[in-house]
Amino acid sequence: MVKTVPMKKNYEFMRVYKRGKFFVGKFITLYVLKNDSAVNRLGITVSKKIGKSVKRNRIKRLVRENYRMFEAYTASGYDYVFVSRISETVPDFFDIRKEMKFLLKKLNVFDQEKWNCLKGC
RNA sequence: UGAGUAAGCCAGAUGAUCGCGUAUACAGUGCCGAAAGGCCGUAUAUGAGGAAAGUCCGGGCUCCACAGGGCAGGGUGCCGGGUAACUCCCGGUGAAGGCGACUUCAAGGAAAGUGCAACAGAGAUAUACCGCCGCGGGAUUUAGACGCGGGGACGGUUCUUGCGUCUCGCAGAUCGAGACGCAAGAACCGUCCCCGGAGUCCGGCCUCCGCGGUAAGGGUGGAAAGGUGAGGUAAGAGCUCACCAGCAGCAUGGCGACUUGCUGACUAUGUAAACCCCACCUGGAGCAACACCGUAUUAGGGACGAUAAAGUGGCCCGCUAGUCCCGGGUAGGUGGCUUGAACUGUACAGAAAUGUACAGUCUAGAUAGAUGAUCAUCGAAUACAGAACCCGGCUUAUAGGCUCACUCAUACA
RNA sequence: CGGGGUGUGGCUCAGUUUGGCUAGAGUGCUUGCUUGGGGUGCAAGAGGUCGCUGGUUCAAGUCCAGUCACUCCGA
Repeated sequence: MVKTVPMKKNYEFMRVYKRGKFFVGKFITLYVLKNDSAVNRLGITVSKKIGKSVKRNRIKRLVRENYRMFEAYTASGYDYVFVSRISETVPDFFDIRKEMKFLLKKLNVFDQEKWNCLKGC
């Protein structure tokens, strides 16, 4: 990932939860907070209540892969925290892709023009 | 063909594009840095499991403790072998289940001691309620025998009366005497029957009490002190016998658990996943162990310097504070970290587990934690599930498929 | 990595020590009585695979083993 570093510390997560904006989707919740640096920071949280380690890893990978796809079109200088939600069905790649795009748009950190340009060109 | 038993195996593959961890190599007057080196980039190689899981056992490794021994606590528990070790594995013994292939078993000791066994039942680790039998006694009833009283029948004897016959006395009749027969009456005796009374004796039935024998039978219970059959007995009982089961001793085969045979005593409830006894094993903690480096900041100790300045205070002492050293040591980093009781193949030893020898291979090492996404093809692509110091096991979860051996049933040849 | 606890009517808990009496209490529920009606009160009743599976035992909520879920503590 070109312009993103992982977020690791608990206090960093708490800062985003307390001060950041959030929007709730069906499978994931997105928290966003502006940081004062040039790079993005990505945090992924999957609770133990979701399932055993295979299921949790699966969701983490899907979220990370999708973020990688959308990274070029996100606004820079933000902290992103994705929190998985408990659901009956395990989401597949396209569920996450659709929902992540929706959440990024809702929180105004998605560069629609660049996306359209790429599609148009 | 169907049903089943057992032992194993696989755990999507191939290709394309994008992306991630590690290792190696290379390159850029790229970036950071005094340097070592790190970051970025490219290429190549490689990258989760049969259970990686649960954490139920056993070890390696590290640190702490430790003269030696014992107790306590914990664990194991048929026998032999295997192993670094095991609560594991292999083979066997015994028991249980299955028609069978085969499967399962915490499988030492209940005759060292203690505890517990509700309810039911006469009685629960010893008992005697009912019953059966013997002896003694009481009460009641019945029958019999003997004896007593009364009545009747029959028979006998004696006496009286009448009649007849005969004999004798008388000539004869009357008459008298005697004998015999018949009839009637009376008395006595005997036998039998009936009735009465209840005296004595004996037996039986019912009932009660006491003493003794017995444990076959009764019903209860999970369990009633061997089971079945025959003899035996007052009634019964291993009291005796046969078979079976159990115990002890001896012998036989086996390294052993144990098997088989003989002899003897004649019986000993269950529970040790109740306490316990016996034999054997056992120090504690865990890679967040442990070792090293160590920033910011700082508990504490010591030294120096100044009463000039700052804070506290009305002022002084004092405290805070200044510099240096010692020092524990946090965040963080590095090592531990993958060559190992390793894997693959072959040969040999062994019944097997397993061992030995030789050859070959290097096969994740992350640190918020790397394996993912899309597309195409294959008849389908789907289960349980993600290494975290490392091994050996156990247990649990698991879609679909494959191989080999064996058993039973049916059909055909 | 290591250690502990809990699971019993709808809810909150006893009972597990030392196995045996119909598994009990409060609250909630249902019905009836009380009241003009409701509440309160009184009486009666229903409701339990003792988390699940197996074993030991004559007998298991209780003992043993395995397993599932929840929860707590320490490094």
